[in-house]
Amino acid sequence: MTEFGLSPIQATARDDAVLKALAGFVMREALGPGQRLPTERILAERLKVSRNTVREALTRWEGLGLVERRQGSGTYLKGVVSLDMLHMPLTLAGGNDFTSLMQTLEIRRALEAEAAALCAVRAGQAEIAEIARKLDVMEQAFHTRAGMSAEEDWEFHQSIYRTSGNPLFEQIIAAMHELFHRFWEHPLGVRDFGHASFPYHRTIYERIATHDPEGARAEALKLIATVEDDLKRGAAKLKLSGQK
Amino acid sequence: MTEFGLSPIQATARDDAVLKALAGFVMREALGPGQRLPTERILAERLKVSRNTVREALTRWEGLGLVERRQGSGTYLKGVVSLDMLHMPLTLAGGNDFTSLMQTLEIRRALEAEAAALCAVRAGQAEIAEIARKLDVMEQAFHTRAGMSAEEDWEFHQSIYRTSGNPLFEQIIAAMHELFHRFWEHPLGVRDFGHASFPYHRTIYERIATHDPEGARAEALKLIATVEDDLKRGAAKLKLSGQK
DNA sequence: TGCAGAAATTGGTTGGACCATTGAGCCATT
DNA sequence: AATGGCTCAATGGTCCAACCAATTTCTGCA
Repeated sequence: MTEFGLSPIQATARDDAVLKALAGFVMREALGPGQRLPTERILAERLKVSRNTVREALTRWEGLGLVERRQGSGTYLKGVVSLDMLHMPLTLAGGNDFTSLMQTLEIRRALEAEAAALCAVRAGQAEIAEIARKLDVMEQAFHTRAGMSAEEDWEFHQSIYRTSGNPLFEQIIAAMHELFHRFWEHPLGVRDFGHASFPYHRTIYERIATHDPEGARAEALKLIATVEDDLKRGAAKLKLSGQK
Repeated sequence: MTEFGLSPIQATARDDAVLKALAGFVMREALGPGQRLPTERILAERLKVSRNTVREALTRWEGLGLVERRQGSGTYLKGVVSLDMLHMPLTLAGGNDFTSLMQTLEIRRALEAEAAALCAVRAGQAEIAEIARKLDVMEQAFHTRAGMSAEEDWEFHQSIYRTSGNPLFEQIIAAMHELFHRFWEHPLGVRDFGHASFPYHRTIYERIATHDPEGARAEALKLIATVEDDLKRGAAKLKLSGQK
């Protein structure tokens, strides 16, 4: 085991200090996602702090999604950590009814359109190629698996958010996605949910590839509209069949 | 001390289970913000779990801002807790620079416009009157205190988000607001920050009052644009003056 | 009655122990 | 030599018992 560049910390505000020290360590060693941190026991020893304190600190990071712990293996970085990073916990009340689902879509409508527009402005050659790749994979999956391409669909969208240059889009829309899918198996019994949105993926891509922000925005809005329609249709069907 | 309605939990996934049990307890007892939770020792005893495990669970909640611990006093609820809540830590990398501020504004631009449009559609007489009241208070404060009306300004906007009929708008934009202001005392040294946005508050209100969603959206976009301009001007000034 | 000091309460930290999972190395069988 | 199973050390997860530090509550004296 190598010598870790860690020195003891002083009293009070232990776990916070532990995080600062750790963040500094991660930066100095230029550790990135996937790499392993020193073990809890080593951290405790080097920082002259009890292992419990180290654990509380790491628990915080785990809660922020910065770190992943694997019993028997170690603690691994999941994201980029830096001292001046800002964390803002967002708590959303989620219901599982039709109204809540529509509400997540209203947020997505706003963000998706903006992200697509920004993406069209900012995408370089490499980014456009990446989006095209994701689109191909999705269309492939859609055709071979008769429309079951939720996973690939989502990855396509994510590549757009990422290319928008603003990480908040991906984070917030991911939260909406999570809220939406938490109650969604075959949403409201509509089997071919999402089919109608399929063609718009390519049109969005085309507008982005030609750096047409308003066009991309318009296509994104159409896509969300089809999902909203599906949802409404499902709700109406449910109402007819007498289910709650 | 009263009998808490808590029963022991079973093995593995302890701290997660603790949080679930606690969330259930909070809901059953209808505890709200400001109220005190059982002490760690009592929780540990009732849940048949070590105090360390309870602490790790509470550390998670603390990280999410759901709970506040006060040494010697107790652990208090800071927000509303419910079982089906989604907790999403937003991470803004890069720190206190111009880019981060602009990123929060990009989100606000998307959401603010949509919220204003929805508000124009859905606002009833009572809601419109409430927004008018907030607008009056803000304008009053603006004139008497020479532009220092941040608080009243924010309340005006909040009344719009609320009237949009979708609570997610208020929650997410509040998070952006918080992120924005964490960097911001007199943002980038621009003293009259926000002055330019003043007239658009009234124009937004007018579009809402006349149920003109696209007009409201357009005015909201103009408002955000002035803030972005202020920010850019501040950044340019800073660059000139040689500060980092 | 009022207030200062003592005592109890409560979160924060420590150290040490043991459990459960993982992963690497070792060995026997094939 | 390759494969499969075994052992064992490393690592995170949990537990316990004690003590520290801040806060609150109680007590008793003035």
